[in-house]
Amino acid sequence: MQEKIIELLKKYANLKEINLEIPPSPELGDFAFPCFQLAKIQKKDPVEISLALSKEIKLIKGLEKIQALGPYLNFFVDKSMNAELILKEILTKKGKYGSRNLGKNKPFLVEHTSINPNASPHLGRARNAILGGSISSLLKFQNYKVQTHYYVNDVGKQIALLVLGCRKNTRFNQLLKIYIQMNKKLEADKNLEREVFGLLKKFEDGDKATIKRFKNTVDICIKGQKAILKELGIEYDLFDYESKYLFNKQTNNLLEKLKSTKRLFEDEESRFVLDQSGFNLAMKTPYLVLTRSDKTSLYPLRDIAYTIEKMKKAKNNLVILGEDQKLYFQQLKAALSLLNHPSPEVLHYSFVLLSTGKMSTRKGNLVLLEDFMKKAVKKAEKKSSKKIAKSVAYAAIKYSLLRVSNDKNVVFDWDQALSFEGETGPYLQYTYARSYSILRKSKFKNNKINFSLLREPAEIELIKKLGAFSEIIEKASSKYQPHLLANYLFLLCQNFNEFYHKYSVLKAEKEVKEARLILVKAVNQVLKTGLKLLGINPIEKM
RNA sequence: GUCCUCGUAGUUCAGUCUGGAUAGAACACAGGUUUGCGGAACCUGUAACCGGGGUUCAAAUCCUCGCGGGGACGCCA
Repeated sequence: MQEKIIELLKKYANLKEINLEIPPSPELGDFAFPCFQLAKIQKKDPVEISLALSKEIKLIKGLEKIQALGPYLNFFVDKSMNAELILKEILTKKGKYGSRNLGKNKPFLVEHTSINPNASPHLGRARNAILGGSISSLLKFQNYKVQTHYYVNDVGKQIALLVLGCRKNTRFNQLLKIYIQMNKKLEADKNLEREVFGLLKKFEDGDKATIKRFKNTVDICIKGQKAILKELGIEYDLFDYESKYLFNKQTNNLLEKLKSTKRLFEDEESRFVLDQSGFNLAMKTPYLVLTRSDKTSLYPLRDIAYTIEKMKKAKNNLVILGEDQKLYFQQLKAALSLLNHPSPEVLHYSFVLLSTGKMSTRKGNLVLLEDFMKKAVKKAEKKSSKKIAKSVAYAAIKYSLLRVSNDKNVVFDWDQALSFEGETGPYLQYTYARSYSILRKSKFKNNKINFSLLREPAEIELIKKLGAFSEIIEKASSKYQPHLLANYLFLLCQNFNEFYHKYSVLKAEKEVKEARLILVKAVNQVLKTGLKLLGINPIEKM
């Protein structure tokens, strides 16, 4: 209908671009056209223009009324036709309703999470994984062939340090403590630093025993991280190991290629450095250091090699990184462009802050994802069965991180995060369960539905909301912003609960009951699809 | 110091990209919903655009200067 109105306006108003708005309240109609632009062009009062247009434009099928109100031209659509169109579409497309097939089966590579293999993930990292999980689902829903990658940083000083602190039988839950201890020691003891680099050099030179030690530690860590994230329903198609690019000599090849850009030079301390001036990088000197003095590689060099390979796998390529990587990513991009390679798209997210201040591993001021999960499950178990408790708890966790726009800090507060009331994941699940419960108690027959019986304001609002689903999904998936979907679903639930309290479905008069059942079914379907896209389990009883 | 980013009720967030009609919620607070399809719900109320300047018929939204939070700025990754 929206498209039809735009066509109509283009004809009458003689404009190429029509900016159709949705009025602030339903009494003002379903769509509105502000006449200010026209007023400027025609040099007339916008109020007059809107009045003139309201008389001039002839109604088309599906359009009930056109009304001028001040400088706005308001369009009222035929409610029952609208209801029929939207509800029928939902019930025929079912789980596919909302997808606009943006992907057309093209490949899409999403790299996310990529936590350093040094300890159990804290909430900041969880934000990456949860965002990544939802975005991947959204892209799949749009028919992209999505492949998720996890980049394992199994090379470098921090890993070497951890390896030194680990034994063969070290367990995953000891890693954090070890990591913190080793970092403290490092500050005090200069000899340890030498030892760390010595170990790293042995690793890079391919010493078999050392490689085995590294692998042992990294495996413990990745296994642990994987398990936690899997528990949350987040899984990966591929784990890419950074060390691969070291051992297959790609870093060496890369250095050779970079030499041809004439921007690679050896500095006074005999490190290889890439001159990136001209890329408008906000740093004192726009250099990217690629190796240490002993010519062992640094992270950026390996990352360039990895990214080049990654880009070959799919044209559509996204990486999710913390905001601390903003400048670094620009540097990576610059390096790639010097080599005439494309770069992935990037989504940066801001960090999770604690109400007591910043998260700091060393100060112990941090919340581990697994602790959060345990506490949430414990709380949920008080109200529901064990099986459901997990779903509810994880819904709360995911929603609390997904509801906030990615460029804002999430402020974490235990009370708020463990709340299952109000704007929370469990509220969404509860609403879904409620709608399901109505459907369970009724039988569907293939009767002819009289859609004009859905005429209460709450019903009309609900239908309108359902009709907006595809647009929300398109925005959320193309801008990589699941919070749009999260907020939408909450509003949809509010609408539904309002309807639920005001009107009875099962006890309504036969024809009304049938029409309302269709509405409930449609809400149930959209909620189910939407919740899954957020990575939240729709549960039928709770 | 330089650059990026955010600033909306007591608190936590939508809305900012693409400027339009009375800025929308949640939590907290105060009050209410007895025989109804699930009260993890619903209804009513109090309460907000960080400050100055600018652009515009119109600014929470765009520009600019402050102030405040977060992030970054050469052998960490």
